Amino acid sequence: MAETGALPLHMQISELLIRDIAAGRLVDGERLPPEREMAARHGISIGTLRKALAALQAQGMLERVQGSGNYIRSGPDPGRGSGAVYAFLRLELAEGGGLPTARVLSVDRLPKDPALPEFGSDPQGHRIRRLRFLSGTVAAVEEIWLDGAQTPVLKASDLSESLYHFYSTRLGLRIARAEDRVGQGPLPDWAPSAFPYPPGTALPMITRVSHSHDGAAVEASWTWFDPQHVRYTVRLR
Amino acid sequence: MAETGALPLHMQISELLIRDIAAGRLVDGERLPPEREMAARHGISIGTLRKALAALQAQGMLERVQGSGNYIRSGPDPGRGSGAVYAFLRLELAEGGGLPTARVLSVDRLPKDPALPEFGSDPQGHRIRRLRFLSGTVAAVEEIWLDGAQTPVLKASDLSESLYHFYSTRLGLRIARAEDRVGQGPLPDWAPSAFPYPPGTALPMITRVSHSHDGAAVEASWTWFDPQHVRYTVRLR
DNA sequence: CCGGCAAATTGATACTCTATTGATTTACGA
DNA sequence: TCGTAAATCAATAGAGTATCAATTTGCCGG
Repeated sequence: MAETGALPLHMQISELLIRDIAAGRLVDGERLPPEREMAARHGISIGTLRKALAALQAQGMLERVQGSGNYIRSGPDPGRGSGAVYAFLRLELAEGGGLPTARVLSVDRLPKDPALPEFGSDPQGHRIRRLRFLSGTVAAVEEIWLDGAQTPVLKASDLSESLYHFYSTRLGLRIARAEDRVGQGPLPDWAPSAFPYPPGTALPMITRVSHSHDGAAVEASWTWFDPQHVRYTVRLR
Repeated sequence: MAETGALPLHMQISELLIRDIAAGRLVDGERLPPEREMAARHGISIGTLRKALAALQAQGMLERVQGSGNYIRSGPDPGRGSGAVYAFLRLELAEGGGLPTARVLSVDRLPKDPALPEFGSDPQGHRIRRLRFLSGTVAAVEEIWLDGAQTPVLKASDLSESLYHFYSTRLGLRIARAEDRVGQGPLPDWAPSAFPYPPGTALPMITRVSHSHDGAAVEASWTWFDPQHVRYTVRLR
C-alpha cells in the first residue's frame, strides 16, 4: 500500500475513498467497515486513517457517528455531469429541454428586500441578479438572495453557472429542498435590454424559498421568464 | 473493490420494510404482525425492532396505534385528509392551501382541438369545462379533454369534484403521472363572467398531459388561473 | 345497548453489555 | 516540524432483556 515519496498516507487513503465514491463503488448511505479493520487492511495506524476520514467528513462525503460507524453521504454526486447540478431547475424551452447557462449582472450585499418571503437569520443578504439562458436563448431574469449569515463576502467572480453547486463546493451549503410558487408579476426595471420585454410587462413569475439539509431557509429568489419561449415544467407522479 | 460494513440491524429492518412498501408487498392500511412476532421472526430484540418501526413512523410510512398494532401509511402526504384525491392538484391560494371544489360548465363529446398536445387514440374526446374554486374563492378556468376511447359517454351529472377520482372509481382509469408546462396564455372567451378577468387577458396557463399507469397519454388539459389569488405550487426535493 | 373485564398490543423506561468513534498523549523517524 | 504509530480512556450507539403503563379490541352479562 505505502508508496515512498508519494503523498502522505492519510491523503492517499482519502483519495482512494473519494475515487470509490465517485466511481459508485461506495454509495450514499453505506457504512464503512470499522476503523480498526480498515486500518489493519491498509496496514496503517488508526490515527492516520482517522485523519483521512476527517478530510472526507470536511468535504461532506462522510458522516461519522460516534459509537455506530462511518456512513457515506455522497448527496449531490460531485463526479456527475450537469444533471445533478441543475436538479432544482424547472425551466425548459417550450419545445423541451435546453442547456442552462447564466450571466451574472450584479452581486451586492444589502439589507433584505421586505417583499421577500422570510428566510435566514441575517437582516442582510447577498443579492445576485442574473440573466438565464437555455441553449443560448434568453430565457429568464433572476434575482436571488442568499442569507448574509452563509458567508461574509460574495463576489461575482466567485460564482459558477450553477449557484447551488457553488454553494455546495465553496460554502459547504447543501440545498436539500425548495418551494416554488408560480404566479405572475411585472418585469422589474433593472431587467437588461437583452430580455425581450419592456419593464412592467406582466410575466410568469416564480417565487422560490430554498432550504438547507438541516431544514433552515437560506435563500429566496424571484424569477421572471419569457412565456413565448420558456415553460416551467413539472413531472408529477 | 471497496469494502463496506454492515448497517446496524435497526437500519436493515427499516430498509426491508421500506422496500416491501415500495414493491407493493405492503399496502396502505395493512397491519403488520405484532412486534413480539416480528422480532422473533427476524431474530432480533423488540427494542431493536421498535427502533426500526420508529424510523418508518418518522417518515410517515407507518401509523403506530397503542393497543392495536402498526399500520402501513404509504399514501400521499397524510396532512391532506382527502389528499389522495387531489394528489395532482398544484394550485393553492396565494397564502397557502385552499379546499378545492369545481363547478362543471359543460361536457361535450367533440373532435379533439388540434391545438392540444397529443394524447389518446380516438380522434374524438370528451371536453369538460369547469370553474375551479379554492375554499370558495374563484381560482381557475379549466378545459379538460379525456380521450374518447376511455368511455363512450360522459355526462356532467356523472362527474365528481375530483375528475381523477371519478376516472378511477367509475372508469377504472388510474392516472399514474402527469406533465405540467406553465406559461402564459389569453383567457378564452367562453370563460364565465364569475372569473374576474375579461377574455383575452394574458394569464398564467398550465398545459397538462396525463398518463394512465400503462403509460398511455389519456387526457390533456388547459388551465388558466388567477395570479392575484392563486399560485402554482411545487415542493422540490 | 352499555358497562365491565380480560386479552392483546404498543408506549415507556431501565439496566447491562459490546462495538465503535472521539479525544488525547507519547514516542519515533525523516 | 510533520507524519505516523501506538496506546489509553471517554462518550455514544446498538442490541438484548425485563418490567410496567396505557390503549384498543373483543367478549360476556345485565
